[in-house]
Amino acid sequence: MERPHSQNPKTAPPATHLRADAQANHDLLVEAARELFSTHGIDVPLSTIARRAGVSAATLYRRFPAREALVAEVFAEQLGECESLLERCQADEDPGRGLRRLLMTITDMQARSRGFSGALLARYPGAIDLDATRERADHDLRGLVRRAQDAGALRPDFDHTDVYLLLLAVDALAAQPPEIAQAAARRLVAYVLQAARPGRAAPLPPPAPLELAVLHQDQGR
Amino acid sequence: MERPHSQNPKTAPPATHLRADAQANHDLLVEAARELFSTHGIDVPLSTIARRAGVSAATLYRRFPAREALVAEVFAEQLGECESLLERCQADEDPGRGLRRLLMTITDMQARSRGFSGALLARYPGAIDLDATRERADHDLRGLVRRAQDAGALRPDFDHTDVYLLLLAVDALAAQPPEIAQAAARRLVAYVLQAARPGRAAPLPPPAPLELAVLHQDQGR
DNA sequence: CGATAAGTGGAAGAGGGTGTGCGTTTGCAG
DNA sequence: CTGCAAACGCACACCCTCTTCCACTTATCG
Repeated sequence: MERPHSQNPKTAPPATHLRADAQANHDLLVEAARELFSTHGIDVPLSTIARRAGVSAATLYRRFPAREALVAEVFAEQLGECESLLERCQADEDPGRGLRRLLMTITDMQARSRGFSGALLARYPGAIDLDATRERADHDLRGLVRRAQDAGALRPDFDHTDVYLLLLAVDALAAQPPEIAQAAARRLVAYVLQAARPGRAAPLPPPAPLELAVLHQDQGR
Repeated sequence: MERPHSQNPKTAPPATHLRADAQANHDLLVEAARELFSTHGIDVPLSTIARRAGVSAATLYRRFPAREALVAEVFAEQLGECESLLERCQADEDPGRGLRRLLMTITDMQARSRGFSGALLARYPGAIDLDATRERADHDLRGLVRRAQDAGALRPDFDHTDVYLLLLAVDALAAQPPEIAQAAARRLVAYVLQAARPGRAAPLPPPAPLELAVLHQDQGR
């Protein structure tokens, strides 16, 4: 299928020629993991995934030494979509519309697939191919926010970390059944977006220090 | 201390006269649980709580047959505060201010104590003494929302389930370190409250079907 | 077709959390 | 002060998840 995606550079050279049956099992595993991550979250027991795929746990471990690797492969596509989405939104001639689209689309992805938030917020650090992509995303996001503000489409005290705040919040909603999660996410995002428009609104409390690095450690004080 | 609080009616009659040492251990356990629930969430291993309290796990199980019982006792006070808070806010002559106060105060409690959300959202059903209190709270909340709308302090399409939506969202923020969690909660609530004021705002997407019953089952599709 | 290396599943063990039976200690009342 | 029921902790059994070992199977290439 779409195997030759963003191959990890240091494991790519060996030109991993899997045997046909191994490749099939690999695909079954990814497929099973995709379903289970979406419905039950990113923490489903690996044995459950193996059973669903119809292979033994050992096979899963042989193919994916760490859970992280499986997560990365499962969400590689969607994570890629996110990147290109950001790129497109960031390049939108109407930055206000770009930001709205970005938020609505990403939160919708979160609500659709329960595990996606985990991968996105990088509770499993290897999922996104590390800091490079994140730094760039953060940079683009800041730029988009500033441009929206300059264009008068966004209140001046909107902070780029408010986006992370929203992603975190929507993550909680994703635990609900899909229809509820989506409705809830749409509603919450709509509230925030409406309040984020410039106008004679009262000042906001200071932004939460939700910088990039903060999100990457697992929940846990 | 404040032992004779909301004693469960069906265990009260025996006039549980605990031996002095047993009572002391009981208090140590509640104290330890309170701290650990606040910092590490409601799911900390019971053995950790026992160790922190300086007693054996068996003693914990003897005193609190189910985790739920411990949660109930630990958060009884704060849950009681919530009830009286709702009562006060609901009786506020300015319903808009009442609703604002209600939301700001409860979400602040969520952000301060990580486990509180769990007890409040009743992931552990016995925590709140069952449906009676909840039904009443739901009823009062609906009334408060309607009155705020009638008073012109709240947009007509605000739905009482939006409150649950917000509680759910803030729950996720509570996993962050306390200062961040509080700042984030304040910020999110401020956004929603500002957007919730009546005005020439665009219509919202339909409310999420987050009825009472929905919140009570644990997260898990 | 047959040799060989890649691939597989079952079984077993390590680790952590929950829950319990039992012999011992201890508060307290007579 | 003494006896006993209450309370305690140890130690263990159970379950679940992760992880690895090893003997067996099978795809593939010559």
